[in-house]
Amino acid sequence: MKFQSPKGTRDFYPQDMAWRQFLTDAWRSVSVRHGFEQVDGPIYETLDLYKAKSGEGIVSELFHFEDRGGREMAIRAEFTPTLARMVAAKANTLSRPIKWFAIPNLVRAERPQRGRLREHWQWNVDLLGVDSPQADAEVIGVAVDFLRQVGLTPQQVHVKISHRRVVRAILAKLGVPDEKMTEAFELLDRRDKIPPEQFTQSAMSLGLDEPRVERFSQMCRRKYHTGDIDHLRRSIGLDDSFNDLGELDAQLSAFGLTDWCEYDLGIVRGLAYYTGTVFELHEVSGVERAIAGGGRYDQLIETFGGPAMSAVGFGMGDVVVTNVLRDKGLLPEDVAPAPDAFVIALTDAAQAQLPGVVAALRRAGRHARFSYKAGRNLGKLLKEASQCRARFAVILDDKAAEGVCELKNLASGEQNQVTIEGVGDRVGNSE
RNA sequence: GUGACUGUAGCUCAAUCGGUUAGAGCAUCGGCUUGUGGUGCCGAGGGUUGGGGGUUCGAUUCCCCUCAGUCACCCCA
Repeated sequence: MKFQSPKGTRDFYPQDMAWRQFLTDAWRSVSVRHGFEQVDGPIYETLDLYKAKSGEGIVSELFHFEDRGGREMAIRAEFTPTLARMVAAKANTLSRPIKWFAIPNLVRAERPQRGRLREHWQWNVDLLGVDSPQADAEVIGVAVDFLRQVGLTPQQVHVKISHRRVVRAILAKLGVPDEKMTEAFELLDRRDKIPPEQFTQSAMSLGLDEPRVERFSQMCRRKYHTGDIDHLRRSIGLDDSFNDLGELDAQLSAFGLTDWCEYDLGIVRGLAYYTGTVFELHEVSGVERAIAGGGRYDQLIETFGGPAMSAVGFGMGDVVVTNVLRDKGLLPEDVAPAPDAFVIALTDAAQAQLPGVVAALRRAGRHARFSYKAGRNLGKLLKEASQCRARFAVILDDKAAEGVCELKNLASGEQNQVTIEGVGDRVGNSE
């Protein structure tokens, strides 16, 4: 093959495109009914914008280039910097709260692997300007509503919730000094990727003695039900100073989300900018990577030159969620638009009339198709009609000259003689 | 960017130890039964075996490079 699609990218042939459209439509409709408005930005930004959020290290992960004026630019690998820039620029005129969603395509210059390609489409949902944990719960509720809409259940997918400041407090109480805190979070994140001995050794180097290493290990592996915050409080010896976790718990209950959610203090999220709640959506067997991830980032808008503004949001990529739905047998087939009518001509005279009939159907807003084959074999033409999933076959024969045709319902097999004039209505009404 | 494994028709796979013209099913396209449905019969197209180089009388098969895929690392959109 002379040319192929670039590494880690996908071509969307009609079937693939129909699925992508179906998925993004689901994201859009869920967002809209939760009161979010769609936004978008440029597909590339100045490289500095990404450095501002993530530091120099991000550069090697980005596709970047110099424009003709010598400016360093990068194609977007995430949407949050663009969002933060947009909010900061108009912070004074935007009414609060700001509830935005976006469905950008993003690229990263990484080696592809399962659930992680170089280009993907990502649903971003962000709620800015609300300090209360009600916002955290509402945003989680958006993600859960999507899961429900595509047919997933609380038995299949969990929302794992943690809290940066709570975990930090626990670690401090265990005796991790401030300067080792980042290291401790990294260890927490890597706990399942490294052998137990190495975990223990690393934990001890944080200044923990053996019983405390054990408590650390237990803390990051144990799960707690949502809707019962006192249990978590007692279990980890948390005092009352973290009321917002209690408030979050109350809101998760109030929104009816506790079946889907659990506390998992092992959830870290790599991004340093999260300030409070962090969460990830995982398929329970753990064979796929996280379906979505997000959290609270109350300082980011300031970082981008805006006013102090609290914010909470998440991102969900198309690749993992599609994998999960395929694993579960929940990928719907035939999501491409099906024709309302397939028009068939059985005589030369009828064939001359066919374009007019098709055109009239289309003017009436119907999805109408016909055969490009020369044959007059009705069986074959009906086969073609059913193969393209048409709901009706409109059969024109020698009675067509009198304005009459046969209308066949391809699902039921029922067939009636109707006027050609009335076909558009008949085909439109019977959904 | 590092490492491991893999690459034969649109898809799923054959081809003995390195041996003649690389095969099959499905899919696609065409024809047949002269007006009622996906699974009937007949036929056709489709491949520089991912690409390039090497070893050999001879390479789908062995070696090297490269491209792509898969998985892991790094990192986590």
